Parts: sequence; C-alpha cells; structure tokens
Amino acid sequence: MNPSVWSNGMYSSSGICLDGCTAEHLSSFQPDPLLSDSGVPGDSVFVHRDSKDIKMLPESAYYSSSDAASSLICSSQLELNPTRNSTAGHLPTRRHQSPASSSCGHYDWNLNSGHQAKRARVENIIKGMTSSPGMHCTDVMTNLHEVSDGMQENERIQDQEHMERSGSDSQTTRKQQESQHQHLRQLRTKFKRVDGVTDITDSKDKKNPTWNDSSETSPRDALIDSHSEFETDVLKYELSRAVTRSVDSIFKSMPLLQTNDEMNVETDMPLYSSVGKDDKLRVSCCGNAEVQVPDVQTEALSLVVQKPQLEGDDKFILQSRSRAHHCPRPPAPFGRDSALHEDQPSEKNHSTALQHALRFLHNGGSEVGQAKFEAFDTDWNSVKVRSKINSRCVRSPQTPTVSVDPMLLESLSLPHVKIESDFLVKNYMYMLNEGLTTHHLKKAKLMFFYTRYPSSLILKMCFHDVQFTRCITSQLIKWFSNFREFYYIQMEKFARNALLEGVADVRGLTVGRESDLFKALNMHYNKANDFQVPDRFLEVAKITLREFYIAISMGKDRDPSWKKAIYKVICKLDSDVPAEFKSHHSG
DNA sequence: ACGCTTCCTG
DNA sequence: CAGGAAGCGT
Repeated sequence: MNPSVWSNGMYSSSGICLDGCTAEHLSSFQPDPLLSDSGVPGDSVFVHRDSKDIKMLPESAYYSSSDAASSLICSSQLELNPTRNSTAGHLPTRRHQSPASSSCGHYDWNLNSGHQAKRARVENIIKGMTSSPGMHCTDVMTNLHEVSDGMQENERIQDQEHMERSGSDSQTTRKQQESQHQHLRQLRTKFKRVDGVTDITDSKDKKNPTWNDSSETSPRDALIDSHSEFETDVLKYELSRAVTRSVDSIFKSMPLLQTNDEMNVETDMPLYSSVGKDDKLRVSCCGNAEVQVPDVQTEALSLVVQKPQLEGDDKFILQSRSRAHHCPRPPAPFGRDSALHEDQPSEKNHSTALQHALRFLHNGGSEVGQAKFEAFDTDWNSVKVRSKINSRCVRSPQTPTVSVDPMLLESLSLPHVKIESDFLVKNYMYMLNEGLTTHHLKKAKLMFFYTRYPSSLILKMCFHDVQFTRCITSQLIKWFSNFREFYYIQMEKFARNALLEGVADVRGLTVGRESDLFKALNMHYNKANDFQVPDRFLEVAKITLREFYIAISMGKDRDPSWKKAIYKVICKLDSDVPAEFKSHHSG
C-alpha cells in the first residue's frame, strides 16, 4: 500500500483501512511530489473526510448489500412439494395412489394389520416433518431412517404377497417377475449401500409430530405394483444415475477432497430444518459450518458462516474469503427461520442449474422426462456462462462455480442422494475459493485512476492472487470496459453541458476536485472516498473533457464512430500503476 | 479464428 | 456489472 496515494480520509469510521491497511501503514504518509502537481488551479491535493464537498461514506455504505464483500446470503428456501417429497427420494420410485386412495390424498398402503401401527407411525413421522415447527434436521433424518426401516420391513411382507400372487400366473409371467425381483433386489442393494454410507443421524430425541395434511403415500408402493411401474422405477434410477454422472463429469477436473465420512465429520455442518408458514418443509443450511479443505486450498477456504450481527440476526452468509479458522458463532437456534429464508434474487439465478440437478437427485429421479433434462441442461449451461462476482469464477472452463442453495444441499442429506450431495458440496466449497471478489473490484476501480486500458500483464501483476483463467481475464477486462464506459459517458455529458452553458473557450474547462464531474467519477470509482485520487487522473479527465467538448462543438458527433478518435487519445495517457497495487498485500 | 473493444440491454 | 452482438485489427 503506497502511503503516497492514500489520504487520512481513507480510514473508515472504525479507524481501519478498508483495504486492509492499518494506521501504521499509513502514518508515514507523504505527498508524492510527482503526483501533487495537478496543474489545476485551486485543486486541493488531498481529500479529507471532513470535506464538505466530498462526502465520507460510512463503512456500511461501502459494504452495501449489493457490494458486500464475498458474501452470499443463504436465503433461498426449499419447498418440498408434498406430492413428491417427504420420504420421497429414498428409493427411485414414483409414488402413486392405490385404487383405494381417496380424493383428499389419503392412501391405502395395503399393509396387514400387524404393520398398521408401524405405518401410522411412519405416517406421523412424514407428516410431522412437514408440519412441526422446531423440528431439527437431525430429527428429520432420524425419522427418515425410521421410515426407511419401515419400508424395508414392508417390502419383505409385500414381496411375499407378490410371490403368492405370482403363483397363479403363467410360467412366463413368473419368469418375468423373478427377473424383475432380481432387478429389484439389485436396486435395493444399491440404495441400501448408499443409505449405509450416508447414515449421519444420531438424534436422541425423536419426535412424532402430528399430521397436518394427508397427501402422502408410501414411496415403496411403486415397487410392488405393475411391471410398468417397476420398469419406470428402474428407468428413474438410471436417469438419476445419468444426471449424477453428468454432474460428475462437469466436476471431473476437480480433485476429490474428502471421503464422505470425512466430510461428515469435518464439516460438522449443522443440519436444521424448519417449517415455515404453509406447512412447507424448509431445510436450511445455517449455522457455522466450517469446511476445511485440505492442501492447496487450505489458505483460501470457503465456508459457511453466519455474518456478524450488524447484518441482521438471522442472515447467514456464505463467504468465499479466507477465513477458514474462524468460527464466529455457535449454530443459531432452530426455528428462527423468517429472515433466514429471505430471497436474494441476485444470488438465486446462477444456482438454478445445480439446484435443478440436486432436486432431481433429491427426488430420486422421480421427475422423468426429456423436458427435465433439457431444463437442467439449459440452466447448467447458463451457469457455465453466467458469471457474477463472488459466485462465479472458474479455475478452468470445465469447472463452473455456482451458488448453490445451501438449504437444497442440506436437503440432500436424504440418504439416497447423500453421496452425490457430499460430492457437490465439496466441489461447491472448493469452487468458492476461486474468482474475483468485491475487494478485487474495488482495487480495479482504484487502478482505473492510473490506467484506463490496462494490459493483461498489468492485470496479472495486480491480481496475482487470483487464478488467471480466460474467464478471470475476461472479467477483469470487462470491468475496465465498464469503467471506461461510465467514464466516457460522464465526459460526454459534462462536455455537452458545458456547451449548453455557453462555455466558449475550451481552456475554461478544467476538472478540479470540487467539480461535479470529479465528484461523479470519484463516487463511482472511489465510493468510500478512502483513496487519494492522483492528480494525473484529474489531468487526464480534463483532457478527455476537452476532447469531447471540441468534438461536439465541431459537430463530429454526427459520425457514429466519432468517439474513437477520443479513445485513441485517451488510451495513450495511461500511467504506471503504483507498485503498491502489484504487491502481494495490496489485494 | 481469435482477442479486444464498444455499444446496447437488463 | 454482466451478457451478448457487432466491429475491428491481427
């Protein structure tokens, strides 16, 4: 950090340099004689925070909601559709109503009396999941496993029943059924394997909430019905696997960081579920999960943290910054979910694809159809292309970074998708470490005071802390393109204003620190007003303004490409970026 | 074809 | 600020 380019006003009200410098770094501040000669009469060299002309924005203003550094708010909510969820996803089955099902959603599970009690209990568990406020995720998980146990037991019974019915069929039909049962056993084996690996429940206080709605049915019903149902189930399972493989292939260039068990232990991610209004199950990923990613990313860990209270009690922030060893708060008490689920539109869109994928997995592939795959593919492509600060940048073109609804990830704790979810969570956390942050953006804006057309080399020198991929490079270039755009728009506007105001001589056009033009520029590139804008920038601004003034006064603006000549002039006025911008601690 | 840039749009 | 189209230069 070059003291020569910082004024005392760079400090926030808290006395801490917003750019990470301490007062000690700047105490030796001396005006740079090379930069002090602005050549503009009346200019003050330094901007003080008490200047009545340039407002010193409070730190909170700089870190506005749209500008909050490296933060993603875990806010989206997962609404589990009662027709597809609850215990759904345990098995690759599609629930369907039995012939005895009533219009109000009650289903005949067709169990014998010996299992009706268990069935009722399972029903209670399922419904309780969707209606019980204050029910922890772990409870849900425990209950889900109880459901699973009940399902397995019921399967045995119904297998017997099925075999008995099969006894009266022809030999061909019997062969088909045996074949199907063989498939069924294989499927069960597969899913039991998944279930076994991912059993993370250890809840001690199990709750049996009451039903609020009765639109559920047993997921296992589909397994015991017609051949087509079974084939559909097999197809769903295969589709689910296909989606999984697709996701895997996208992430294939990324290292597997941990085993599933390690993930569960090390992240110790608190699982909370909550039920909001409308009896919709919400599973939230809140609290202080600290994900430790080994080796190369150890110093740049991503983690889910709860933002300190100034941001609001119940907002939890996904931070992509290197704060691996902070564990700000214990998990928030369950049930405070109103603010937790505030929508954050800016962060929602680019997680759509992965959420599609995860929901697909969550549903056990129960949504069969080409349309679903197309939707997933479309959204996933949009994720690959779309890039937004803090949630986007990629190490390689094949490794998109996405913002994933953590609650959805959490919902994937349902056993049959746990392996996939672990993998996705790990990769998600891994990817969060990449890319440009708001801090980089701020730095780029300050760099603009020196260079309007930075070369790739300069960018690489100044942003050495990011992995320079084509994406990152393009984004940085785009940033400066946007900076220029704003710059030239302001210049044209003020040049036209000067003409309208009757400024006759171009020599009367200057850009001082008290001018509206400078204020507008300073507000854009130095919003916190914590940076001492070099006088050279004022000089360049003056030249630019005059170029526009002359061109407009000469009527050159009738030519569609009249600005190009100006651009050509301005691009030659770039200065060297101070070494402080290239130092390892300037970022 | 590719990279860079501006322009336009959201 | 990002995405995309279009233009330009190499």
